[in-house]
Amino acid sequence: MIRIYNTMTRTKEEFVPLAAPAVGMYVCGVTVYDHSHIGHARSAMVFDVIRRYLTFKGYRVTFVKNYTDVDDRIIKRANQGGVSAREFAERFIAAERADMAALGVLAPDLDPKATEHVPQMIELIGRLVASGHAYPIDGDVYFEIRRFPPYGRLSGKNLDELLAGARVEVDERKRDPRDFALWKGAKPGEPAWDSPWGPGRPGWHIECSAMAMKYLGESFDFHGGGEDLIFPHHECEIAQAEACTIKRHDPDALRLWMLGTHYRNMIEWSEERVEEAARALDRFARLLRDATAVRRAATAAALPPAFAEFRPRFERAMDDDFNTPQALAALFDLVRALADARDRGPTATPPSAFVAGVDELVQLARVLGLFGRGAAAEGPPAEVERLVAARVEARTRRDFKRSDELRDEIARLGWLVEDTPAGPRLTPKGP
RNA sequence: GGCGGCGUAGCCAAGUGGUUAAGGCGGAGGUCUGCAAAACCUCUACUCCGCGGUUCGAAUCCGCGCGCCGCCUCCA
Repeated sequence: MIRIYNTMTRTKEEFVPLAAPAVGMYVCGVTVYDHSHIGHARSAMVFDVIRRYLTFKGYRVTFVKNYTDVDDRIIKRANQGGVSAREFAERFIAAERADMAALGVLAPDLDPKATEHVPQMIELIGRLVASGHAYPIDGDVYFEIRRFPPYGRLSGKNLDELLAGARVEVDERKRDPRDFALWKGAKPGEPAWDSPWGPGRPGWHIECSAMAMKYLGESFDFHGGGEDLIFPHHECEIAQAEACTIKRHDPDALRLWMLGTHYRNMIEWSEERVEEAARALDRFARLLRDATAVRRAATAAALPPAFAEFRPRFERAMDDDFNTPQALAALFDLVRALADARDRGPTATPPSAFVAGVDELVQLARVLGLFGRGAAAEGPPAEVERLVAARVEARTRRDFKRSDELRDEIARLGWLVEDTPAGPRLTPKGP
């Protein structure tokens, strides 16, 4: 049984899909007016892991994530750059897709754009106007929060509190300063669509609702993002933590770092934390690499008892509101057990059993989105191979001076050579 | 000011009423090794910000205090 924290009730509740095994997830996507930053990356990875885990548990997940491709900032920046809002948005949509792919985030099943769903939004706004929850004024349409008592419940605030300290821009036409625009009448030079209230464009909040309803029906299982899940966002020096920061790091290291903190907790950006994660990742990587030869020689047998306790631990952790730190702890313990088995040799643990254990590790790690690209191991260039062979020969002669020179030379070519009982081991050195 | 969250080892971080308080990084010692690296083994919080209280029993619940932080601005 999976238990998940529900923002509305502020408790963990049993997850009961509305139409099992189908599960609908809707995630509020980005407003594409700039590159992704580390905050987007975390949010995306968290949902990615939730999606992967639900799939692992046998659910058929439909994952929808929208693009908000019309908004004040997009229009403003597009105008500054002398391009159309559409062209401007498309550019950042492409960038966002590339960033997410680089992070190992699975692509959504559907990624609708706001601009392609204006008719649905108009229809939804029309319904809200008809039901008295919204009112048009001078080409704008506002949502009247007083007509919707639960407003604010999600964030745990009441209406008066919202008004108290806030400096809300006064717009005399609005019935209440806190009412927000569902439809914005067009100003000159802005993209516009025809509507019963005149030409204009959708305001915030409405697009998610419209697209979610279209693709997942009126009710669905998950709604993630800034609105329904109060995800903490690290304040991290965002200026420095944009796309370049993301690209500078190993995506698996970033993921390991992020999953080391529970998703509902705040996390502070730190270069050092990511480097620590990269070191931890090495333990996995080395084990996996050492296992490749064994895997070629033996096929997996049934999982031996020594490696069987980790999956239940992993699942127990993930079932409990996606407790990735606990799940990772189980994985690290599995790594240790496997490394120990490797060191003890094939007498203590038959190759087939070892391979079964490694497969188990890989399977579970992939549920967290780790090692998705299979570590992309490129072989060393012939020159390096030649030097390594020469070094082996020097060592058999016990010519350690020459041996160390060769090691330095190999290092200059970007490879780390280590001596193991089974012979030299080559590792490409990071940038 | 209002609302919400947090304070666990040197650092990061789980655990939220009851066996020896996960895991990672770092550190110490050991095994292995020509050296090194890696790996493995052992150790590294008798204690969970402070003070009271509830309880047979609390890091976990309640109150107060101290210290951080987020939100209340179209940043998802």
